[in-house]
Amino acid sequence: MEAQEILSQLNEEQRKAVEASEGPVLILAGAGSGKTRALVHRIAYLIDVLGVSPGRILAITFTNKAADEMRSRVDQMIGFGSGEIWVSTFHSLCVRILRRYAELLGYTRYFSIYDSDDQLSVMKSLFKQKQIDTRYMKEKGILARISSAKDELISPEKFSRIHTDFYGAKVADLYRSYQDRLSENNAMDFDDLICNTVRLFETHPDVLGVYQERFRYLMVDEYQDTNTAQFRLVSLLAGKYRNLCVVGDDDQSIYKFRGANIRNILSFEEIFPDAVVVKLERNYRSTGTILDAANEVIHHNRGRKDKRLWTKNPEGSKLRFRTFSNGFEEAEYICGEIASAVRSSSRCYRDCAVLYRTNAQSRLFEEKMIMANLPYRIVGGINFYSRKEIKDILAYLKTVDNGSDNLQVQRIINVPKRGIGGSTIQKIADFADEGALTFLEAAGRAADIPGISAAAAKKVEHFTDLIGVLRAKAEVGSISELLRKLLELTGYVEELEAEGTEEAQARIENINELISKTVQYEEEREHPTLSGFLEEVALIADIDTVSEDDDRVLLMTLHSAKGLEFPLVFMAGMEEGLFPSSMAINSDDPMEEIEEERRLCYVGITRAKEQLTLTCARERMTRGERRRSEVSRFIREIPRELMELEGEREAKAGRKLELSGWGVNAGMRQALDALPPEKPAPQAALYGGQLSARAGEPSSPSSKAGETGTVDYAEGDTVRHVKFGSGTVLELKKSGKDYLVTVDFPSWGVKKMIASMARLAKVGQGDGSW
DNA sequence: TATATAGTGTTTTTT
DNA sequence: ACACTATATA
Repeated sequence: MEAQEILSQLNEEQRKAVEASEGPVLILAGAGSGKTRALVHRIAYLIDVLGVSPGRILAITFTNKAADEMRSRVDQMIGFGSGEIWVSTFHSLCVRILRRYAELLGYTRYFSIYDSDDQLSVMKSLFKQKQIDTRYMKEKGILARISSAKDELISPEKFSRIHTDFYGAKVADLYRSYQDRLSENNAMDFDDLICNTVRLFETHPDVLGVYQERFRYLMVDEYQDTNTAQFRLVSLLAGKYRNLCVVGDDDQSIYKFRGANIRNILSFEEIFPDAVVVKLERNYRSTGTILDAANEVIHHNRGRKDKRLWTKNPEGSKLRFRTFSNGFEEAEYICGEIASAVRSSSRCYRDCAVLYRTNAQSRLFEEKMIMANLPYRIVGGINFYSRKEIKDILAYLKTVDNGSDNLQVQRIINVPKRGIGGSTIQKIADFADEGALTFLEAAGRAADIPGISAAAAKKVEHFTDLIGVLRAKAEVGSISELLRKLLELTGYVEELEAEGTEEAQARIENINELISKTVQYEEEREHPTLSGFLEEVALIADIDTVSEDDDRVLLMTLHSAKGLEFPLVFMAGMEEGLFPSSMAINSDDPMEEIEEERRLCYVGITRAKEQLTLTCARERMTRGERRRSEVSRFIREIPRELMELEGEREAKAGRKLELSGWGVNAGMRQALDALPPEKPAPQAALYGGQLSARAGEPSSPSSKAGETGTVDYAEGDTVRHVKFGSGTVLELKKSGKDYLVTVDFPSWGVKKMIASMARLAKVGQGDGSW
């Protein structure tokens, strides 16, 4: 592609960003300003115009999803060689480097990657070993301290030098022991991946040199969210040729809690005085109104780089703000709005996103989405890979791959139950410590361990034999074959089948899903390895698996929404104490933390392309108690004239206001009243969403409410619901064109639902005697 | 050793 | 509200 052709597709500022190919470049890219476009064109320009070999380019993104998108867009532009470009996240980049040079740091190439559950297990066992009273310190608290130390590249030794007080010394000691334990297990946690790569480069200049030569051109996206360790890594890599282009927006810095250092972006020009600075301030995403609101809110922050987004997009409709008496009604309203948007206009479910501050809020929405039969997907929260059954199976695979990983071996030695108890496990662990063996090696010699009965030793031997067989299988077979063998020999699935519960069935489906993931991995990789698969599993974020061609409403936290956009956005829970969180309000430095919350609010607002709805609940159940709260200060920071408040639209249309704000849910009733005849809704989730909420499957409506204004069941009948199973209809009440059905589900309690949305199937006639 | 039950304690955000 | 932990008991 010609230079002219590449540049002609860009605005003046974007063009500057593309043409400044050499030396340090800082691109301050406001929300929706086409920064990915600029980056993609920059890469195309480097390759096609300047003749840079694709393999010399490294682009670091925040998520795998962003990396995939960037790669495919470059592919579309230049049509070749994009596979050679390194586009990855910090973590996957580091793993790739570390696998090659792990030996230099005292690990093997099969090192495990520990997630937060694994970290917690290690810390718990250290607490036990050191007999630490959890009233004085908490495992998670210590892990947080260690994590922030690593973000700042502070080693255990340095930590103990800095913190000489009693508590600090205690943390330092735990930090040291924690690192030792991880080394023994040939394991690294997420933070280690970055730190160890920095350590590798700093202690092995020759290795650093290899990568400096290799990556002549570096680009870092979401630069405002890099921490000190990541900054150091980037500085080292760019140290020789200095072709470093960073893209970010200080207003979207929302990961301070994870060590993000906003100074990295604010002082880029001081560190690189010759930096070319480009500001992208034209927004291509949102309506004028949405942008005005965003600008006003963020303007309340101090100490930011001066900028103001503008757009040529139409003004669009006003923001909507609604309050409800509780979280249920809030969720009902949002579901109703989404249902009516999909039915009455040409919206798809995937045009809509519900954003909230905390994962806990997703529950309410999930329930209402199921009842309303809306296809949805919850991003984040309870991760697929953190489910018990998945963690168990993965622990087997990790044991096969890395026998030094004592944590995993101990997890599965008695799963499924083999009659090996805690005391036997402890004796093996002690024996391992004494003889400097791994736990698995010690288990292999169970018969020699004093205190272990012959019967117990026999059981342990069965386990170690099993691992041996699986190891042999791993040598010759594929990952999916290994997995099937594993399931066959352990009888894991059989045990679940024997349980016969719905829950066990869901677990089996999850395991099947895991099998397909291994198959999928093997198909898409040229050289699939067990380590590679396990690493992918560890580093894949939930958001990475969100697909564009999947027609569902997306539910996620504001943090997860960064980098995404939707025509219709709902921001729920706009309440003081929730957003901004009470943590921020009551912190030592409320000013600083509330500014971070405000940036989060800014991120949320700027996700919306056409319509933004903000909602709040006056009362909410949190941790088992009812709490009332005031409307969020962020609402008050949005100019009144940009918002349409409760009842205003109805007033204009000459409607009655009697329902506004109170009542069951005025919004939903309105939406329902305005609905055209129902169009068939896709099948809703079966087992709590994530995996099984499938859209687009042919629906088999068994009740035909709405269209005909009738339902084929009556009070007393038994009906079936997709999630709640069967229940008895207690009450059937006409409400407008629809019916309000009250059903008693034995295991879920009494639920009220809208007939046209709940799609209840009649399964039995009532005998009239209930 | 395995299971049932009472008691305990919950940082909001995540690679 | 909920999950996890320690304890008692079979």
